[in-house]
Amino acid sequence: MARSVPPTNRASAPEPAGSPNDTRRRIIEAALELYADGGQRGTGLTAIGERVGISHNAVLYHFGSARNLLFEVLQERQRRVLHELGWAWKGTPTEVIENLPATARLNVAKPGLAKLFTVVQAENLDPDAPFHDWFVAVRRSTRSALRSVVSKGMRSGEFRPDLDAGQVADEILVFIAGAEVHQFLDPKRVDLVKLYEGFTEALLLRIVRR
Amino acid sequence: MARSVPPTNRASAPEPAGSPNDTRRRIIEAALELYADGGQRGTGLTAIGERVGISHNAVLYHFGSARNLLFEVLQERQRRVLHELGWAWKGTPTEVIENLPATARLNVAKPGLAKLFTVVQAENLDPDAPFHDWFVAVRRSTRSALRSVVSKGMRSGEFRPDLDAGQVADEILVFIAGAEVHQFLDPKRVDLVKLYEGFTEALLLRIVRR
DNA sequence: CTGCGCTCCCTTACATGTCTGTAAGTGTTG
DNA sequence: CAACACTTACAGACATGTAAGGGAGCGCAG
Repeated sequence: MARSVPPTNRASAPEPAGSPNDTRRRIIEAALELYADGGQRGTGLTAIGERVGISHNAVLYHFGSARNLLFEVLQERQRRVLHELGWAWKGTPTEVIENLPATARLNVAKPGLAKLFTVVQAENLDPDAPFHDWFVAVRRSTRSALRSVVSKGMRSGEFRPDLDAGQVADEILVFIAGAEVHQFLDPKRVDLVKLYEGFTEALLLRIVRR
Repeated sequence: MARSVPPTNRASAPEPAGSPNDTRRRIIEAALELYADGGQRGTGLTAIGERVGISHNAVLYHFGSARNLLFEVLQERQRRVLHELGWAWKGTPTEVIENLPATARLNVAKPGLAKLFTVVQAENLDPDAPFHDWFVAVRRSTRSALRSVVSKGMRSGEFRPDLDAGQVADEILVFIAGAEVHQFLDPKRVDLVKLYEGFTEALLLRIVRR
């Protein structure tokens, strides 16, 4: 252990505004926004520090490396999305599918969370990219959850028994990824919520047992 | 005009391998691949020149600026896709929709063309990004073409008359964008052609007059 | 309660690499 | 000799990261 260790959470109590972890949180907040706008390669530690009012070395002090910071930012994003959208996964399979537009409403309300994911993911499509494996793992995990939901619906009789659950899961994933791209590219012309509602409606028509 | 002007095509005859435009073409070829892998920010002129066997300044000599080169590369990509896929847009509206999986087959056969677009587009989602407007224009143009096809199908009686042609066009665009992301992220697990075929089938079921 | 030192958080200074771009020079060819 | 297609040399931004130092707050010995 040659490097000085970044500060760890010492208290689990709610932290006051001036606590040691406050800077850390403010850095993550700033990085969340800046990475969403500029991507990993378009955002420097200097810019992140500037937004917080510190030098880029202070950022390094807290996170050790730029890559580390981005990793923590990505994890924080996942935590927030889960926090906001966890409820949408509860309920019957039909309800879960019906709740898909909640993702759209979150993306419209807090575009940064989705944009960060979309932009950084695109920078890591290459197998050699630093976070490629992370994004693949996230994709597989989400796909697995969706497939479980569909399978459960098939077993319970809510959905048609002749579906390919994996295929349905893929279709949903593909739609979500594509919708985000178009929303951010041309938000004035793309009504994300309407798009989600149309997709959900058509999907339910196809998969619900009639 | 203070800057030296890059060489222009002098002959419209097929160019021999040693002609002045040969280097230019080889640069575009190399850039096509490298930008697809690394994106605009991950790919330097030095790397492009290296692949061709020249210095980065020779690249600048031919294209004036890095931005210019990328612009030409994007245009070249569009030309190639049009060349490969133009036929798929001919025929009746139903046939055009049925031909969507041809895009998937092209993406599988020549992943670079699609990957370039996906990766660079994601780097230009921000309104301030240098090519943002170009990608928006391409999106709108494609959307418009798709909407025309759907409208034509509605008028001709092939498709249901109560469709929202713009909405259908959006759904197709969203699917294409999303499918590319997932294909490049996890090609081993994503069967792009099957995905396209499933999507096309479901779409036709929904929009064809029964 | 004083003052000493330790740790934490941050700073400046510096090293190093990469990227775009300018300027000037060189060899080849007609 | 003039244009072309390069080259080397160099400049300026910006990126990450290392090293060293400084000040504020504390804990504790005297």
